[in-house]
Amino acid sequence: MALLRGGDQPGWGPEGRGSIGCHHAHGILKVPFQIPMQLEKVYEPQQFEPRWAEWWRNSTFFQPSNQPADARPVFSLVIPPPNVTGSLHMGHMLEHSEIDVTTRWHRMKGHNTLWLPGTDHAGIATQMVVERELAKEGITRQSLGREAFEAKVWEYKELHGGTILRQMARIGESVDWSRTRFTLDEGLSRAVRTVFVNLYRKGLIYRGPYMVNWDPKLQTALSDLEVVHEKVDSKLWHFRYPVKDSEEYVVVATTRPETMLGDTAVAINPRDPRYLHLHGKSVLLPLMQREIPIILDEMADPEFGTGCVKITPAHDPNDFEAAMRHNLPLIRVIDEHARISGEGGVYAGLDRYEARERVLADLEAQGLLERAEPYELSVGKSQRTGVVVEPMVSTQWFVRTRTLADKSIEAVEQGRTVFVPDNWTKIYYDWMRNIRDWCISRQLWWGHRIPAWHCHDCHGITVAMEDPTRCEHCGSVNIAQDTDVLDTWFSSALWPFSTLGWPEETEDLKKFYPNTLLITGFDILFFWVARMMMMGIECMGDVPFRTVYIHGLVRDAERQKMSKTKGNTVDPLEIIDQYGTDACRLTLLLGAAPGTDIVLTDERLASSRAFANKIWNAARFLFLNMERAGVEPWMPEERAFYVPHVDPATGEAPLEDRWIFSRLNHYAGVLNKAIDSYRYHEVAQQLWAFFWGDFCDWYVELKKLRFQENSGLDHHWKNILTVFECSLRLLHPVMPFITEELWQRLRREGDGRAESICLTRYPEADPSVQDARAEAEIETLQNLIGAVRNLRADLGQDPKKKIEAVIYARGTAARVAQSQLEALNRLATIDATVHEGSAPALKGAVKSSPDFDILLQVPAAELEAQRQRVLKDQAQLEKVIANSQRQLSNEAVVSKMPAHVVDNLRAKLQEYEEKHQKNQEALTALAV
RNA sequence: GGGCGGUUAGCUCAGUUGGUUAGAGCGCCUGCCUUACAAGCAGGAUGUCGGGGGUUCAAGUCCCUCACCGCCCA
Repeated sequence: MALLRGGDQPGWGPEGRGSIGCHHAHGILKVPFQIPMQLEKVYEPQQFEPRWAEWWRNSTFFQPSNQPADARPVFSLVIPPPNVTGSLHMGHMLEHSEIDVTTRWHRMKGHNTLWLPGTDHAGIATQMVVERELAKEGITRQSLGREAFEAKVWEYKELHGGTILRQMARIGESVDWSRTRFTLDEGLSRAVRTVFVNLYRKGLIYRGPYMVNWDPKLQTALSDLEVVHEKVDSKLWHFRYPVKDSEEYVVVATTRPETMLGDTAVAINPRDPRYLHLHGKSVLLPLMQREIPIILDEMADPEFGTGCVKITPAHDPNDFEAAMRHNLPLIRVIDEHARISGEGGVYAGLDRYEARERVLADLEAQGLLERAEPYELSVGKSQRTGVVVEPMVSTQWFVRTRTLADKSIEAVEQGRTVFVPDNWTKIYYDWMRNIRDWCISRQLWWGHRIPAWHCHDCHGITVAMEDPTRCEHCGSVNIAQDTDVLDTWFSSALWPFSTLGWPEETEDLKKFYPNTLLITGFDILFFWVARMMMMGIECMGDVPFRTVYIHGLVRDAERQKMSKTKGNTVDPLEIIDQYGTDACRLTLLLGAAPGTDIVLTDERLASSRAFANKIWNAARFLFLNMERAGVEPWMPEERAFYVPHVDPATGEAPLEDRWIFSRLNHYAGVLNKAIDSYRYHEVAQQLWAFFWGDFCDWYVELKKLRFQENSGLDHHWKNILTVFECSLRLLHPVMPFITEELWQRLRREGDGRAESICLTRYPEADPSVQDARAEAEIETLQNLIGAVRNLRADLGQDPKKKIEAVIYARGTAARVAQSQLEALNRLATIDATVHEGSAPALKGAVKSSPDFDILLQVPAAELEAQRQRVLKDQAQLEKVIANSQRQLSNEAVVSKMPAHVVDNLRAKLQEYEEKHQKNQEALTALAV
């Protein structure tokens, strides 16, 4: 395709098919397809979004520079890595839309901007998916063996792992694809190993037998966070334990009868006089016939149950602590499969719930079950499998979190990292202050293998950066690597720096760490954000990010949380097929007020698409009229802000131009501020208000009067194209596709502009562009037109019928009515005669305000509706006038009010009174 | 049990440090296919801002209390 010079571009004749926008830039890329100037009547994003997405994907637009000499301010952010085998859901769509708005904006602000993409290996989730796949063929991972299974998972990852990244590319996310990372990459694995070895050597990672949450289905330990608590109706059973050498028995209460098989003590509170006489004695544990001591411990709450508690150290976290304090033996009566172990006497081999029934029956038979009362308890279930977790003593690896958490708290207290919205700060503190050591080992096969080797001879542990051949303690070669892998979140915790090349001292790391921002969901505040804080501070000596923005949840039309199990999930790609990416983004962002959830409905999506359609049609209108006027594609040279071109005849810019440039300037200010403070709903809403409410509804309507055949590129066209092009740039971060599509049509080879709108400058506000007078005048014009429309609607007049009108106007209104008579007549569908000054006594259809009186020539029969309206307005006015007078007449009150409030109030009162007066006159006029 | 958030128009939600007659989108009603857009245009209706109490000249906004809903933690 040949490049075209400005002068001989096709697309301007009646044939109208050109190739505007094709160009080379530094010989890198050119727009690889034809872009006609004429637009289809209906906005069909499906027709052009994939093309731009592909073009961006193959470009270098989103690659920042890591050169030290590059002095631009840096903006950096890493993606919350989605599960590698997953696909895009609405939660991602929202999160990525917010991130994309922010990164595109920073890029347009001229910042050196990095959005780093990638995926997480998601240990448990991925292993489960693959196991489920294999199960269909009747294969278990055990039958395959570890190596073969790992190979299968990699195979699966290669096959399905790219889905989510491909989807991100399709929807045009402005990520730097050249820096894509995966948590099991070689580089990231190196980082994981380095951190593990360093922390181990510092004593911040240790191994030992402690109480953990055991998932009997997955056969692995879990961290506290991976357990979700659920309230269920159950019972509190009261057992009698006979006191040895006595007729007495103690009554203990429990929610888990089957654990009594592993009881090794009964505790009473040292301050509980009811039981003190039992101290030093022992009880004979029923069913097991084991003698166990009665001990004194604060954990026995005199207020709860009977005040006596049974202690099962191997299967309850609190009992485990008590056992440590009192040196009690641990008896594991429940095994890894949640069945009663060999220590469980006759119950051995039974499932835990079966055992519960049997224990209860047997105790009852022996008269030792005193009673059972209804009780609501909270059971811990595995986040992944939903199976009730078994608290169990097990030898696992842990991160010692106390000092890491303290430093992480301090960092936020010092303001080095800020949470938005602010309420998350407290939640973060609370969690960090009550943090427990983090169980990081998992009995899985998919993940980062723990770099520790156990010696079969001396039982010492060797932890090393390079795989050892000998035990570092005794030199034995009889060593084997630990079979466990690390919790997925361990590698995720390193993501902000491992992705930048750490532990190497890379240019990326120097440039982009700490990240400027993190945008993520509250559901992983503890799993991920908190742990990144700890690891970032520990490994890098600085926080991982300066700001954390926490977004809400996407809900369905019934306000229900979207979940696969509920089956109410919505596939973003299907939504996009139907409404387009831009409309989908806009819908999500319109709902994304900080701290609130987002409700997604078809109505909202349709309304967002309507907005995109509005932009499309505004462009279509401009382009059509450009052809008529003989105007070629044009856009202003790139600046931060613009002042309107003047009419060479008068030396002044037309009123509507001065006004729209002032409005544009205002919105640029509002938008920059809103994006900078993560107020995405406001961004979307303000764009809507400006483009639809100001640009389309008024500016374009006013400009219609100015268009002339073959006018060429006059000041009117320069102004309208400047505003339109700025609008596209303002819209671009939110609606990247439609803005690129339209912008490219205005671009011409050699006009010195960037090759894509995403590389242009985001408009800014400047006080010099503000034009209060123009704004006041247009507002007056809008009031005049509104008054007429309102009046004629009340009079039931045909909107198409031109009505004769007489207008008496004063001050600004007089000036505007005279100078903008043509606009007034056209937009109000009237034929007006304008007089300056106050109106004589009128009769007929009158609408009055302090600034003007309007008389429409209609039959007297039509006036009653209008009379009713004015009467209603009067009642309202009388109320507010009385209110204002009451406040202003009280000197004590007035003296306490700030001066500007008093002035405001006085001005308002005067305005109300004038309106009231004018209404009174109108009522007289209407009473024909 | 501890904590956090919410309750504003029929629906979903905005509402900045207390200060104009409380807003938007959708929906609804009326009239228009006015040649950019019916995915549109013009006009309109609808709110004791969850209940009660308090502070203040002034409260949707601050305080107390109650009710209901949701979430997090143990």
